[in-house]
Amino acid sequence: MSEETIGELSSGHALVDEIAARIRARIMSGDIPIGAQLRQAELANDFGVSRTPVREALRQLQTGGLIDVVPNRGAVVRVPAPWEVREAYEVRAELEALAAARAVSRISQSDIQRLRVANQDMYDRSIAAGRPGAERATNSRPENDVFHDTITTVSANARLARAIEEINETFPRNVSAQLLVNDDRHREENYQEHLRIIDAIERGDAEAASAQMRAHVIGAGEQLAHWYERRSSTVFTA
Amino acid sequence: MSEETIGELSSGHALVDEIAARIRARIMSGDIPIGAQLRQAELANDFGVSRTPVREALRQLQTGGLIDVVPNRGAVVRVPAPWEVREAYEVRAELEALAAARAVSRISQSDIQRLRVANQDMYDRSIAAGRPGAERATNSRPENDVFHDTITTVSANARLARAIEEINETFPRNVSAQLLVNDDRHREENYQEHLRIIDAIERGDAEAASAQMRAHVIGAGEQLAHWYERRSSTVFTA
DNA sequence: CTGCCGCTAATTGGATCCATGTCTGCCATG
DNA sequence: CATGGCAGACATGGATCCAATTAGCGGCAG
Repeated sequence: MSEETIGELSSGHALVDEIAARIRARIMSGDIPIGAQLRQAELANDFGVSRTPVREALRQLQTGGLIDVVPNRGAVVRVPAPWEVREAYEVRAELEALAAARAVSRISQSDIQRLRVANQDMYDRSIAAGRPGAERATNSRPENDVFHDTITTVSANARLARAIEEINETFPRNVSAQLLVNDDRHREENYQEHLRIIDAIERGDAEAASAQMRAHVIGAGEQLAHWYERRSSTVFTA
Repeated sequence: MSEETIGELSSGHALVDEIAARIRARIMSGDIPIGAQLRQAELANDFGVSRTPVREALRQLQTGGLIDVVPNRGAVVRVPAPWEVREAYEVRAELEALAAARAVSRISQSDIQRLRVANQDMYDRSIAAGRPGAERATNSRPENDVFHDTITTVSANARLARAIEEINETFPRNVSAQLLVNDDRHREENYQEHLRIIDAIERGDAEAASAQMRAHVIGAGEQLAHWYERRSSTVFTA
């Protein structure tokens, strides 16, 4: 949360998008925790810009649903209710199922290899991050994303990718990452389910691939919803 | 596009959202056509506010994908390419299929009645709007929306509703409305397909309801894509 | 006559200023 | 001693000001 001046920013695209991306990244990584207040002046100071672009960036995040903006009271990082998680993941399940089905007829052998590598990587890293002495345990999530992102990319539908992204961006990633690290059973299931999906895709079974994917995402959503349930019963604000 | 001062605006929620909604409405209704430039000063003048809230409103619409904002060159209403329409409607088809499936176990008898009435209403109005001497032919679309909105509402998943809405908001409504008015065959198909969906829902057949809905939305998307195809071959800018 | 160059006007984007609304803490009062 | 009201600080939201970039246009040279 310290000083973090923007080096080069006038690289063509709008400054606002840059700011929005940075704030989003902070929230996603857990650097700014859910429920935290976002003061415009502070953010502007951090980025070395005026409040104006920060305000517009916050608007963007608001429409994305990542933060709540109450008039004259400022913005807070949204704390999803467990039922919201389940709703969102039911939708995401359908979207990813479609992605998996579309991927079947478009995937290449090298893509399949990438999927297998990514899955193994994620598994190994999650275990490593759980061992005592791991410097920072938050960054195994990107490895997990590789799996889903690859399938989404292969499915070759930009609007589908965006719809999935919009849902994912509602929930900070570090939470899901922690689940993989801390919960042995969840990590194991995650790994095995990924394998089944890869197998189905490889053998060209669109029906199975989409069904497996749907079940997988629903399961992940259930885990995440559980986490938020447990969290809401604990009392803490920061 | 004339003067349109905002009456009461400090009704609690932010002015920016109000402005964004108004601009969106103008685009959706076709009042501001696709491809048109959106000058901040002009909009600010129309609404009787300064440029600041207009700018933030445009940001919101940008993240929604309704407009394109090029740095230092302003915003234009996005002109979807036909393939984008097909992509989007493939996604929407999946989402609405899910909505239909969920609706089956939750719908009430009165909801079903509402669906039938809405469908008949839309059919009649589309015909009426096509007759010579119809004052304004653009407003049969809301009647069509009632059908889909009802199913979405009954399906009782806020995130699903939002995902569908986000896709719909990418395409101005007056275009789809015109299709119903001008194309007899399309209007007839639309009516019949709605009927089949209602029947499937009423008899509790989730499988059929979702399949019918998927096919229906895909078909509508195809019609819309055709329209944009024909349009792009014609040369005009306004 | 055509193509290139520079200038000017217009428009966006960022910074600053000001008004409005909200929260905190103190103080008076029942 | 608790509660309600009041005042001040503080943060947001909108307006205004200023700089930067771009497009449009006219002149000039080849």
